[in-house]
Amino acid sequence: MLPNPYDYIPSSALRPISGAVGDTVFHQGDPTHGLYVVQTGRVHLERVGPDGERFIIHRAQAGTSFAEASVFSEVYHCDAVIVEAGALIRIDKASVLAAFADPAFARAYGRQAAQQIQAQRQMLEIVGIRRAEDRVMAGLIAGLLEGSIVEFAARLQLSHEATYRALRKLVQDGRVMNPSRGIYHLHP
Amino acid sequence: MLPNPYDYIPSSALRPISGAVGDTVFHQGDPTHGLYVVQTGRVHLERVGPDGERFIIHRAQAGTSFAEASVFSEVYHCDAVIVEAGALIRIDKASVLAAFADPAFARAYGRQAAQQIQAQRQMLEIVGIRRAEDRVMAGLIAGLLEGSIVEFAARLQLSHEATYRALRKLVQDGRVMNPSRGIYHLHP
DNA sequence: ATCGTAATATGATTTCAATCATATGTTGCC
DNA sequence: GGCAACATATGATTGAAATCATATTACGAT
Repeated sequence: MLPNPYDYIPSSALRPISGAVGDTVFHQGDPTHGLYVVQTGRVHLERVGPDGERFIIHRAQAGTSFAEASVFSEVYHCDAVIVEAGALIRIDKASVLAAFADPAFARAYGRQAAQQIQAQRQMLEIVGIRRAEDRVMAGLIAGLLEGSIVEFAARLQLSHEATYRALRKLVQDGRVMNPSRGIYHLHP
Repeated sequence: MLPNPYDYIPSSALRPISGAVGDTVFHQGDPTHGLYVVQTGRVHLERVGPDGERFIIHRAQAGTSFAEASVFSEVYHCDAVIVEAGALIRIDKASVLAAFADPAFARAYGRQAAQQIQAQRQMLEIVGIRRAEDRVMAGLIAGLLEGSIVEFAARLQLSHEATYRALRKLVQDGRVMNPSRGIYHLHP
């Protein structure tokens, strides 16, 4: 694995946070303390609409961070709600800002951010493809099929049924290989 | 406007690039020279599938940069094709890497990257909403309606017809105001 | 003024993915 | 071995958005 930028942050700046399902880690408008790393569990970032409806901005999975932009902001712009209990770590915003003076941290951060932006752009292009068959093909080219077809379908924002059908069609048309049940890949 | 990180790069590292429609700025597999800023025109980043079909990874508009991750990579991972003639500037990868030693650049880069990641995450959540009405409402809450409805619809990955219909429905249900033709906004 | 172009708007039809239903294969567990 | 849970797979039905068609309105250019 590539260097994690947060390895360059002194451990004194890391605050373990615990919470139960439904707890709000921070509220929209709260002054920012820092960003968060999800070790286990899941957290939703939500914005509240004018009629009180909650709109999910982001679903943070275990192993990912969230609220990175809060480091550069005075207040949080959304609520963070725990939807699956687990362990979070908060990283002090002052420590992150200070760490940018360390070129090693800065480059590690830059690398990670640039790659994430690239990956997200690609995902936006992929989910923008209408036809299930084309979307699945694009997903295969992008290497998104690691693990089960169900996971792959979820990444593509397609039902798994539509994904199976598209895969079958691609195999019939000779564009995809299906050497055995559940295994699909492009021709070499 | 917030500080543009590339303002911290010495102008000696900026190379103007020109090209005609259809020209390829770089090819997949080429050694990386650096990242690019689109001043005018449009560039598509494309990956070639096994059957030769070209899959668009990203559409770079005027005023945006692309291939940022190439700074941390040895080779380009896609083709960059000019789809609308204009002016590009290439920023030397060595200069960008060197600039990370400047905390002011590093923080400006970090801020911009964090905000872009946040915005892209939000877009991924929004385009993942199936019902046109809900998607349009989410787009309004996110403040995506600046400019024409046609642009708004394109951002939401919806046909403009579906967008107009959803807006009408939201107005009928009293969730959105339509003070005059072409003007839609949330209640204050 | 009027011509052309683009945005706004809405109705009619078609398409295609979601959903529902169902069956089989696979895996881990007691 | 038998059972539960889940992945794989496919058929049938439904629903919602894309597409096609058509006006109207707005706006700039000539």
